[in-house]
Amino acid sequence: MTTNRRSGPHRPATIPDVAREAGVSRSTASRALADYGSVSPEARERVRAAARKLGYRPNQLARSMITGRTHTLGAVVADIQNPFFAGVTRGITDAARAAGYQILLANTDEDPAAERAAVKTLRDRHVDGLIVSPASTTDTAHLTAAHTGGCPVVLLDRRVPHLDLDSVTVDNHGAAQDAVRRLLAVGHRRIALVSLVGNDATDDPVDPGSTGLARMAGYRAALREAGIDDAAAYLRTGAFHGQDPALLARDLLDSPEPPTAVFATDSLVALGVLSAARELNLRVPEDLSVITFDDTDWARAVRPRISVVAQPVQELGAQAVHALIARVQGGAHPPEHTTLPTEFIERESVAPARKRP
Amino acid sequence: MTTNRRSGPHRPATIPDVAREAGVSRSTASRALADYGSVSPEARERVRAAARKLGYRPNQLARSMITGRTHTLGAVVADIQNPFFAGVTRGITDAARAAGYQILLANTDEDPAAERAAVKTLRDRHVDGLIVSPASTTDTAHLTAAHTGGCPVVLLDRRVPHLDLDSVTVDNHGAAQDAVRRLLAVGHRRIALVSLVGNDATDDPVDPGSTGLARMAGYRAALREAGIDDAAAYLRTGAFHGQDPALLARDLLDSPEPPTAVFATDSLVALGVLSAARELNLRVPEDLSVITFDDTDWARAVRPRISVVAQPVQELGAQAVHALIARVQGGAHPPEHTTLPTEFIERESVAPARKRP
DNA sequence: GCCCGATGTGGGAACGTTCCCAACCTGCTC
DNA sequence: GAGCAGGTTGGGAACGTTCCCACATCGGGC
Repeated sequence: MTTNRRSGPHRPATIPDVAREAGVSRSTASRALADYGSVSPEARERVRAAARKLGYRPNQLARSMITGRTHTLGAVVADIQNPFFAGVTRGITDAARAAGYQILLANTDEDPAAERAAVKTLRDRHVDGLIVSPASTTDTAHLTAAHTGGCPVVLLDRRVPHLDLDSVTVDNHGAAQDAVRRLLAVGHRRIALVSLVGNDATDDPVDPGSTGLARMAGYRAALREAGIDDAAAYLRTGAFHGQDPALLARDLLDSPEPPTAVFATDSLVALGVLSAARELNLRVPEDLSVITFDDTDWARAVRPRISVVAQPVQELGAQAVHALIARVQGGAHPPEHTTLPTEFIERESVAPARKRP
Repeated sequence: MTTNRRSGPHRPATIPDVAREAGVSRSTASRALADYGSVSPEARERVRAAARKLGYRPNQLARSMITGRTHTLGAVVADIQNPFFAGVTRGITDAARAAGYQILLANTDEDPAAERAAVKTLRDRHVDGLIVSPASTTDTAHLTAAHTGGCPVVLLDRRVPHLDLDSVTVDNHGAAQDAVRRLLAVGHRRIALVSLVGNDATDDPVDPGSTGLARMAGYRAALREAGIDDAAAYLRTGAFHGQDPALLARDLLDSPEPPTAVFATDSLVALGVLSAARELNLRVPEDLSVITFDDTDWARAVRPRISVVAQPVQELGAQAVHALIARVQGGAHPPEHTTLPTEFIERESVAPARKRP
């Protein structure tokens, strides 16, 4: 087995090979295959036949060296194992493939240092653009550097203030407000919001990130509308990273004046709430109404089925891809901020509030 | 005034630039940076200083053209949204990054045609190797073609008979046998296995694939050991694709002589079983014991918490990466078949069998 | 008859790197 | 003092493609 691929029996055919076979020059063969410039019909046909015969596959590396385009996008997400990002990643790969792009995947685990490293490596690989769900709202110099350095960046799920990059997010404020309004509409007054900390692991342990902030703001807005001013009374965010949401929820539900309804900002938190409720022998929805963000598999299989704010996860990824490709191919238009609507899916986890015994 | 015609404001520095700055030739600069051949200490230091000053980043594309290595691996998985593959993908990216490789991700949705297309595209991108969870046990010509064509392939999670490729799988037979033994040990005799169809969307709608087959075999083996010969009585596999596991389970649990225990081959099936049980007012574990494959987030949050056969999902991905890199860098050793152990996690969803009223 | 544009064609350069090889110094031995 | 080994250096080629440009041919309009 020779390691030299020049003399190998199955050396992949190149343009010179095809040109020789077709009896034309490299230039003509290249034009015929890439379908540009002007080539006579006969020459084009001969080249195509030769390429077919030799099983010619263009070398994308060489092509990329000339054109400066790799048709590859980098996706830098926080955690693929999180169902939300799994769905987003699915949307990204599907949309990219449909548009003729491939995806280089990187996981940051919410670590800004890992994110910087990933962005660096992906840029070294000459990706045409980057989709990033930024781990930090402050440590973003590498993102602007990439963007101004010719590698467009689209922000996914999370917005960074004062950063002039395209972004694709969900209407977190509106979705939270709507969900809390529904709880208010059936008579709840003591409504809790339970959340883990946000998307920032290092800078500030309690920084809720743009997503968490927007959801809290929507929650507060709905309460204010209803004349409830003390919005902080039932607001619980994980004080430190890795905190067990079940403990957080237990603490809340076991208080002297417990909430009659809980709004969970993600599915993991919701599991904690349900777990705590069972432990305290609280029935859902009779004793406790529950709404959560994210329509996971178990939310529609558990009894009672959980009412949720469904995010268009795949669409989120797809829109990010489209925005990025537009930026890659096209021009310098002002940054666009796309906000996708959420959908409230009503199930059986919400009941009218009732007097406590 | 630069001599280069493309004097953009931020043209990335190249080796000639560094060499000029350091007052040496391209060759010396290249040797100093790549740390091979022989370079005088002074020259090496001058080159390094120049590279630092100019912010030199080697062009991986050009490097790959020469070396024939891209330090990129292709991962072709069935469905990233499936928690199992999400975990596997996580393991793959982590292990790859640690070894200095990047991951090009492709989703097949269990479609052999999509898998063929993905393999073709990734090979065109000159990945150094491929990790594939094959959608079909018969349509595998593209995999052997890739392997013999110099692009090593490692099979993930699923084995293909008579295919001499490295594989990394889980001990499905042993895991299933162990789980069923545990049910037998506490007195159950009417034990059901509920499964969706396997990993093949086109060839044969009821082909359970290697994974499913092994699990069924383990189930049968355990029953035989216990002297139960009619192993088919409580074996339920989804007859066609997309079948609702809850319906399948309902059908089973509502029969005249229903099982007292159910073994679900994946977490989605388990949700269906739990859903059906609630619908029929069967309590878990008093009326029905449940064990499932895959330790998902909800399995440890739901009440009762579900006993599971946990697969080492991340380890599975990591091992595949290591096997592939060994194949890429090293030599032609005979194909290795790695089988990883599973772990039974005992929770509260299994109770001793009792007489039916 | 001559210019001109349109059309087809081929040669050369370029992209940025690695690798091979010849040439050059040293300093040492015989 | 010639030869030789070992370290150091630079020039050239190569990887496979695209792109620029020069050239050749041909018909038509003046």
